[in-house]
Amino acid sequence: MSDNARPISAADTRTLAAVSVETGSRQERKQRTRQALQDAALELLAERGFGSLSLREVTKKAGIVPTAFYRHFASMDELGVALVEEAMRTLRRMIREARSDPRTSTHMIRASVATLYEHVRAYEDHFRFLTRERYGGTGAVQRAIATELKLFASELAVDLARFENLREWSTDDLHMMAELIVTSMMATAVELIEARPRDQETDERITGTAVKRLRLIVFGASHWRSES
Amino acid sequence: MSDNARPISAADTRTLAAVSVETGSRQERKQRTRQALQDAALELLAERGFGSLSLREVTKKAGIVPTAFYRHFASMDELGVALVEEAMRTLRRMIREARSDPRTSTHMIRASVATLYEHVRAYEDHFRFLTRERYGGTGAVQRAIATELKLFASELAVDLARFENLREWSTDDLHMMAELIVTSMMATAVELIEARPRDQETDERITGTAVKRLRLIVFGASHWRSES
DNA sequence: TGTACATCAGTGAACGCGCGTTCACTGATGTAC
DNA sequence: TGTACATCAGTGAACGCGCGTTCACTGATGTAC
Repeated sequence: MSDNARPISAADTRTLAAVSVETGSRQERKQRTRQALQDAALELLAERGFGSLSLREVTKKAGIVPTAFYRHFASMDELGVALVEEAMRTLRRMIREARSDPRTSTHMIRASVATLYEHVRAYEDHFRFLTRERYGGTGAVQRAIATELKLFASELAVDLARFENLREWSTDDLHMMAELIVTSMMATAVELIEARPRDQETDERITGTAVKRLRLIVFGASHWRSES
Repeated sequence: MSDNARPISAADTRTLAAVSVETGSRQERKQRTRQALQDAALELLAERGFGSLSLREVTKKAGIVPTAFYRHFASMDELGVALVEEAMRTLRRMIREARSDPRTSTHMIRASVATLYEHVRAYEDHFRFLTRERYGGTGAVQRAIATELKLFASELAVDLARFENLREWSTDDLHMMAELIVTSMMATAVELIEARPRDQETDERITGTAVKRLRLIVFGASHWRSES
């Protein structure tokens, strides 16, 4: 090799890390195992709820011995909290992207559904976790998800207030509408995750319905006069 | 006693049954134990998902020995199916009641929300089970609930087709709208179950929002022209 | 650069516990005569 | 009505298993000099 004498650099180490799992600093390796535990749990969650997952099952899937679990989390509950945070990061990234370019409502709806679609397909495990534990979960996990979705709805209500057609709506009514939109979007996420068969046609039918549903809410609302 | 000589009749037996649990025919007792198992499971489901319930836990709460469970169900899964059927009966009874008196849409919405409210409060365990397992459950239970809700949406679509304002809507669009209404109603049920604090004011806020939400969908829709 | 020591992610044996399920049983209820 | 037998909901002992958690350990990585 021509670069035989070149000293080993940090760049080489990073390249090696992509090939073998046995590289990196102790800190990096620990982080990798921690992520492996979270990934294992998310995979197992495709079948059952978080509440019926066992510590031994998760460590087995992650490829470590049960007792090593405690080097990363004090309990399964703590792992649950880490999963909520991880999935929430995905959700927030999606929301930021959807909010980033303000357009006319027609294009905004299409663009929002497209963004949702891409994120659900790219992070299916995260969305399945969120929709599953939103109603089926235990205390802390369930509440964390509900809080985050409420926050999202509040941000959305602010966006809605900017629309010409919704100028006269009260804050409460905008909130109600925003929550309806969020609920619809979550329902669309569930439909995409449960989609059978898994083909383009089914996906298009689901996203098509999602767009119509949102149009019904947003356009319908702009023509409707509340009794207040 | 004056009626000392009166022979023991079936009516006496029924009266006694209301006082002591140790009465009734063998068949009646068996049925009562079976119901006790279902009730015990429903109570435990207030805290956690059905998937994390144990057979021993349920029998303990029901007041029988674990092995007696098999006199009533072949497995916990079979108990789950029985719970779906029981909760579904409550849901169908509610739907029948809500559909029974057709009026103008304003009154219909108010009446429907009132019916939902009363049923949720009267059968909280059933609705918690349905909303919890709708997304969080395992295969059979989850699918049974989804099927039933789809059926409800189809019936609702037929009702919607009768409205003057929705005459021109396509079958698909009416279906979409009906599913949106069902999703909204289920969301309202969850809000009622999770309502804190538990007072009249909170309940009125929730049902008030539910009414507005449905009006937004139904009235909004009637003024909206689809692109189709 | 080389050596001596500290750190700590992962190991493996062991524990007591609740689990689902089997089995032979008990004794009250139901049925046939 | 009384007797003899059948049925079967509920019992209690026992099983092997996977569970969460403890503990002393190993050996590679990191640090100080």
